[in-house]
Amino acid sequence: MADAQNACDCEECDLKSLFFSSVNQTEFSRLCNQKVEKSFAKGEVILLEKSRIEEFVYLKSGLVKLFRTSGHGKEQIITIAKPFDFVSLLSVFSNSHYNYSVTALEDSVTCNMDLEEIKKLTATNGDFALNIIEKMSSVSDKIILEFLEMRQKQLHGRVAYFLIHMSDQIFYNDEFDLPMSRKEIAEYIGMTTENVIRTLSEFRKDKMIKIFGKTIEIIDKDKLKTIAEFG
Amino acid sequence: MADAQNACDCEECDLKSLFFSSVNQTEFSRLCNQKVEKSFAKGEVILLEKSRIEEFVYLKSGLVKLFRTSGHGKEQIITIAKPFDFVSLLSVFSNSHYNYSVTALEDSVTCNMDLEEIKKLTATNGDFALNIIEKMSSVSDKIILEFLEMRQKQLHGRVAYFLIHMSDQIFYNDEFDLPMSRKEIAEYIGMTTENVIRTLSEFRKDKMIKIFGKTIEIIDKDKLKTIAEFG
DNA sequence: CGCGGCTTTGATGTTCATCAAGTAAAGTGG
DNA sequence: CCACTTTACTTGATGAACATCAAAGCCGCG
Repeated sequence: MADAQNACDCEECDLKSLFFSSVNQTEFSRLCNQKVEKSFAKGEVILLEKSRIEEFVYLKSGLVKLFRTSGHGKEQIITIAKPFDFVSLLSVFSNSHYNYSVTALEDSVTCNMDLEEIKKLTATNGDFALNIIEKMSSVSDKIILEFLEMRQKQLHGRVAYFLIHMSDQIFYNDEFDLPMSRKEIAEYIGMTTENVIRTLSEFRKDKMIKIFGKTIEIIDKDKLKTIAEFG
Repeated sequence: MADAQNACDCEECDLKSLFFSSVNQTEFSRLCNQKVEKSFAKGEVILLEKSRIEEFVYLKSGLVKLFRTSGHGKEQIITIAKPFDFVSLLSVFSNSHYNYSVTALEDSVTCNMDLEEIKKLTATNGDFALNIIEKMSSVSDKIILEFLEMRQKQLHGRVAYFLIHMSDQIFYNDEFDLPMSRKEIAEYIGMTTENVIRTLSEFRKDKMIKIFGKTIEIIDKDKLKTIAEFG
């Protein structure tokens, strides 16, 4: 992990229009000067479960997984987040310690701001607060909806749903490199590694996808979508 | 459903200290005068999925279930909420229409306020906004955690977890009347009705609980807790 | 180049949904 | 208030879906 303390280049950051449209120049400059950007290599831990929440962390580039370790030592992936999908949202305002860990699935860059500053800003700038609320609400909603969707599907449907999600929501491409192991896919969809592998192989045999190691190419998307919906 | 338009009795409402501690008297009076309290009998619909969000709804008394109807017509219960567990939280600020329905599991009373008013208040009063954020964050967190807990358990563990939850979080008593049918329990824990019934019967045979229709008495709570944790 | 983790496939048993059939309870109309 | 209908509840039998166990090949890394 390398610190990359920039001069105030926040003007061009997408974060500005997304979040700080309602923040005046004075406030904005202050945040901009005290923020720290951090780089993480694939696999590195960005936030650690049970550690103290002191920063407001935002994903600028890369891809991360949000997960927790259950009481019996098994990891459960909660969601995969891409830039501007608000990383440190969930517990930030209601807990003193993280309920979840975040690690980088691809090389990633975060923008870290002091949480107290953000809270102060929230308290003094209502429009900004409303911005945060809307974003939080939308992110939680998406996660809960995904859980519900997954819960009603069985193995094949879940794997298909996962592949469609990767293709349509993350990579915007029918061919992509899986950013995670088969085991992690299993932890994400709530099944076992072996059955994820088996299902992928079946999809390959049925000529819906091609597999080259971690590279997946979706050939028959319609069929896959049908399985994702009804499986 | 009967409207019970009160004079401004909000001063004694628990909601005030919980939510409106940061709101000044002028603002508070205005809200108080325009709010509407509504009563719902057990089984009545409080909020309907896909309908337009126009009010900020808060549960004052009673018990409700939050659920959605999946694409294939099956109901999935998201959570059971009791007073001050913020009913209309989830989609309120990020969507124009409800993603979920809410119905009364017991006779309930809600306090309904105009959503635009609340949004305005949020924008002009940062402390109030921070209050809302914290509450939302905590509610979402709880729901997500429960999903994760459930997902890693199998049938027996889920039923036990459900019973412990009812006893410890909702009724604060080892004997209670189930506020829902076996079918609804199944929709809540993501299993079939038949298997919920079978499991309850087994718990009865193993002398962990007594069952009289909808009345449940937990006899061996330790054993039940062990199953809830490890099942 | 050898070790550990990731991947794959097969065999086996457990868990669970589904189907079926019957009883009890609760609501409905005469 | 009683016959009737519907809905909720219950138990058993069966097969499908899935986890687990086992074994072997692969790959990356020290």
